[in-house]
Amino acid sequence: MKIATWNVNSIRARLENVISWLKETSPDVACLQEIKTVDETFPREALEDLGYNVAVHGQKSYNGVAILSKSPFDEVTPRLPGDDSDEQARYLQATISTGAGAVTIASIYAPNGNPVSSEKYAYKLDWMTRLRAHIQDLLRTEESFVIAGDYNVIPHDDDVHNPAAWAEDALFRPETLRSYRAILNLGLTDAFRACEQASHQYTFWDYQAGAWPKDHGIRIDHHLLSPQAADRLQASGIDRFVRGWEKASDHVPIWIELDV
DNA sequence: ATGTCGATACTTTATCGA
Repeated sequence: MKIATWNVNSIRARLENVISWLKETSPDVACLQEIKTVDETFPREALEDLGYNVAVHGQKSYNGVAILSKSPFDEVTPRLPGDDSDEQARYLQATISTGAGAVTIASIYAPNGNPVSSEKYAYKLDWMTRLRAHIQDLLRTEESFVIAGDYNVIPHDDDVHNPAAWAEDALFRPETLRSYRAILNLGLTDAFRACEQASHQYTFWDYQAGAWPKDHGIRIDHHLLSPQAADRLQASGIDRFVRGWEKASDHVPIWIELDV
């Protein structure tokens, strides 16, 4: 089962690219982030026509997440638990049956958090604490799950072209990395890093300052796997080629292959 | 040295978020 995740930076602006990518790479499941539209205006039919079931948790203008799956959903649950007053659409969870049992997959869009001096950074850290608590609950099931999406976290120095340039950024602050490690330390596996040792493998290049042609990127889109899912991990890769397309998102898809 | 893109609205340009 191939499970991909891609921050598309507006599904309506990116629909032609998304369709081309789905046709070319044919993931079984695609987690999408920053769809930037409400459920009613999500281009559901165009994706159903490609053979996908569609689950959407949208929001006007900002955020919004979705999951596409060739297999039907057994269960779909929006919203990250822990704060009923949180209106931002950043979490969507679905369970899908496979030959090896059920697998739960979440599409997440963690807060960016910049600038660090603002309330946005406090929200980012709080959201990550809520994610950790929710994952702790999921671990009690002792089943396969995959938390895939834009974590807005640069895990290590070798996941960024110039670490010094990002030292003050919310994506690379020590408090951010500490919070991310606290999630990993529950016993999760960074799937890409478990499969690929090469450094400087990026999933995001800023639109500005020629970041893409100069390969000044960062690795911020990740699949974190439960122990049961990690046991079934076969491969992981980054679909870097879509960054060179016309009307590209600033992120590219990253995928894993699970033996289920 | 410079440099982007997408959504929105009292819209055709400014503002916000990333």
